[in-house]
Amino acid sequence: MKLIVDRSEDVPTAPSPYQASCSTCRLSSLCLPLALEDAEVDVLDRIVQRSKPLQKGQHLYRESEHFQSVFAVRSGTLKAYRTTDNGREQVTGFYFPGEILGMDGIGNNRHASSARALETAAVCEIPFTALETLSAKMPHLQRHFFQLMSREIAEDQQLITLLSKSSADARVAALLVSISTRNARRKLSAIRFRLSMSRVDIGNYLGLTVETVSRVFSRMQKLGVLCVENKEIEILDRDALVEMADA
Amino acid sequence: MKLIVDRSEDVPTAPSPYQASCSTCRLSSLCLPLALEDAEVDVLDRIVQRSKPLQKGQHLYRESEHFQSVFAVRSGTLKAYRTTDNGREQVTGFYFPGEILGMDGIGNNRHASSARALETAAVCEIPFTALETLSAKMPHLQRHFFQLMSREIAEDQQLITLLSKSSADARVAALLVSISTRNARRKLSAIRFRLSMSRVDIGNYLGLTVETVSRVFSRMQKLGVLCVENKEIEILDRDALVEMADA
DNA sequence: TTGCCTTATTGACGCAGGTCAACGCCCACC
DNA sequence: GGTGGGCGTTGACCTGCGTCAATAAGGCAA
Repeated sequence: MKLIVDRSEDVPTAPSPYQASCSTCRLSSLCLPLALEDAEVDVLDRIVQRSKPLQKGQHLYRESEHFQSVFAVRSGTLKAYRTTDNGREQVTGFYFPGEILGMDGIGNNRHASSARALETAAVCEIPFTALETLSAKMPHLQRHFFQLMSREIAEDQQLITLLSKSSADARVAALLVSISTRNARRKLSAIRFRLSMSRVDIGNYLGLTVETVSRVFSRMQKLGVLCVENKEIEILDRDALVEMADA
Repeated sequence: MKLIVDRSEDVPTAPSPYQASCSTCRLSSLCLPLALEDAEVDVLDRIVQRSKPLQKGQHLYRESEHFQSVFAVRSGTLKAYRTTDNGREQVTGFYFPGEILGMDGIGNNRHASSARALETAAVCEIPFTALETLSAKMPHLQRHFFQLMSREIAEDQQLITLLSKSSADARVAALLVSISTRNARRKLSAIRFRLSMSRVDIGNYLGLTVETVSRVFSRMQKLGVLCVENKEIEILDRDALVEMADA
């Protein structure tokens, strides 16, 4: 008889070692708890599940899988993507700590996209039915979640505009500005950062080929706007970059 | 003393002559009331405001205006669009009867896009705070509204994919298939319809120039896939069209 | 009806970005 | 510390769509 068993999968709702609670999370001011009272955060906290980190390349969920939860990024980066009927892939978004993903699955109870980790990443899982129940009781939470979804719509519309109207330079510039701004929100450097995604992913997201992305980087470096060293980016002239983003 | 006054603006919540109620609306099976009990529909009905139709070209709301309501299309077609920093316009969607627009304004309490009528159109106005209050009380409504927003996200992602990966032919084909499908939902002909939007709007929406749209139409006609006569479209080979949409 | 103005079609041409190919670099894994 | 494979860069060439321009076809007012 086996006396010592691996119980790591047995108690999913028990407090996990990965993180204590929303109330102590340094991302709480960006994430779902934003705009909630302390007491409300504690209630929310009870439905949030924290599990072991994802390894680079590992999937969080896959397109057309049954939808159960939305997820908040705790650390690392994820990309969301969908596969077209003819087998090509379209990256629909990159998700950084404090951001919520998976909301596209609510509509039809199955995920409309897949999500995979671009590097080791930790997420909080928020079971959607529990979130709904809670939302009905906590107006702040309901409102905030409506707002999060609305912002996702507005951001997608911005990407639509970018893809529809902008040059390769403008697209890359816009992505860099976006990452820079989101870094600033998380109190990280807005001018110096490491791109967690490959050139292929960038190109795919922006509707460009790898070659074009690479050429744009080189061009911007030559112009003194950027310093590119592999995945390390330094923005030398943010104003110029913003300028380029809507050219 | 003025004895006879114009009271047309005085009683906005009173039953208007434009339409009796959600319960008698033939679009109720596509629109917000979907998935609600009869009693619930009556409650929803009380917050919905029906006003006089919009004339062609008239705005329903404008970008960056204070957000107060979402809208359901009762008749006619509207387009939503945003203006980029450099002054160009991007059409982000066309809205047909039974569809909801304005959800992109929830996130920041101001409209993220403008909406204008492409032809005479009637809409139902749904004040958002009232909808929120009601949602907290009616789980079906809350869920349905979450689903509507989620679907808008998923549809935007599809458009992103289209713009990012597809040829001019595929884009136009995809739009026609979409309109055809949405017509079928409303029990209208899926193969013969009138385009309410101009070629300019189509091009703008699809990230193409008018000339390209026109050429694609001509080409499809030559191939026997479509019959185009001005704004009248007849789909002769729907399978071929679907095929083209993901090429 | 006529005339004007907006919208659509068609053709000729140019260019941004895709495609193909070669090569260099980084890092993981023996 | 060598080596193989993925990732990134660069160059040469090609093409689909944009641009510009001219013309046609509706639609609406008078």
